[in-house]
Amino acid sequence: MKIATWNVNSIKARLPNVLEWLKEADPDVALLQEIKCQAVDFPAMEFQSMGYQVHAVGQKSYNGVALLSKQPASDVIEGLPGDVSDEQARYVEATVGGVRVASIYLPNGNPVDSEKYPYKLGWMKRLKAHAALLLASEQPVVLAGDYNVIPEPRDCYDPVAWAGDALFLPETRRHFREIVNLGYTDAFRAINPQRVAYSFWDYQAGRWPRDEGIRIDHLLLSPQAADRLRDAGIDKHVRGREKASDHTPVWCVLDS
DNA sequence: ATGGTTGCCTCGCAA
Repeated sequence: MKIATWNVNSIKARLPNVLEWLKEADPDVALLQEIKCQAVDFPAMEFQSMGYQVHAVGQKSYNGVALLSKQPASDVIEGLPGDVSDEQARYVEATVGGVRVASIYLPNGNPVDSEKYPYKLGWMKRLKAHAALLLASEQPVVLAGDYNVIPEPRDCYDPVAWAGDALFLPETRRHFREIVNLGYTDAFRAINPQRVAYSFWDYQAGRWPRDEGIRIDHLLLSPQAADRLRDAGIDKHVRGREKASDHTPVWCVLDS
């Protein structure tokens, strides 16, 4: 079972790119972030005609996540549990083929001296609590998405320049580690222990042509999923296409 | 270089 995650930065602006990538990558489950539209405006038919079921959780202009699956998705949860007052569309979770999968768009958190950073840390605390609950179920779980977290210095082209950024602050990394240390496995890092690789390159300042990126899109696997981990990778070439998203797809393959 | 780019749908905000 191939499970992929991709922050598409607007599904409407990215539709041709996403369809082309789906055809070549052929994931069983595709977890999308930043669809930037309401669920009712999500172009579900294009994906259904390719054989995917669609579950979109959206809002106007910002955020929004989607879960595409070839097999039926059951027990769908819309929104991260733990705060009913949180109206931002950043989380959808379902069971597909016996695997509990989630599409996560974790808050960016910049600027750090605004209310956005405590919102990010609070969101991470809620994610940790929910991730612990999922572990207790002892089922295969894949929590995938744009975490907006650079786990380690080697996941960044210039750690010094990013030292004060919400994606790399020690407090951010500590919250991410706490989730991993519950018992989750970073799929890409497990398969590629030494490799320097990125999943995001800023549109600005020639970051892509200079390969100055950061690795912030992750698939975290519960032990029951990690036992079945066969392969993982990053589809870097997708970032080089016309009208590319600033993120590129990240994926893993679980043994069936 | 307090720069640079993209997408929302407005002329600023978010990333």
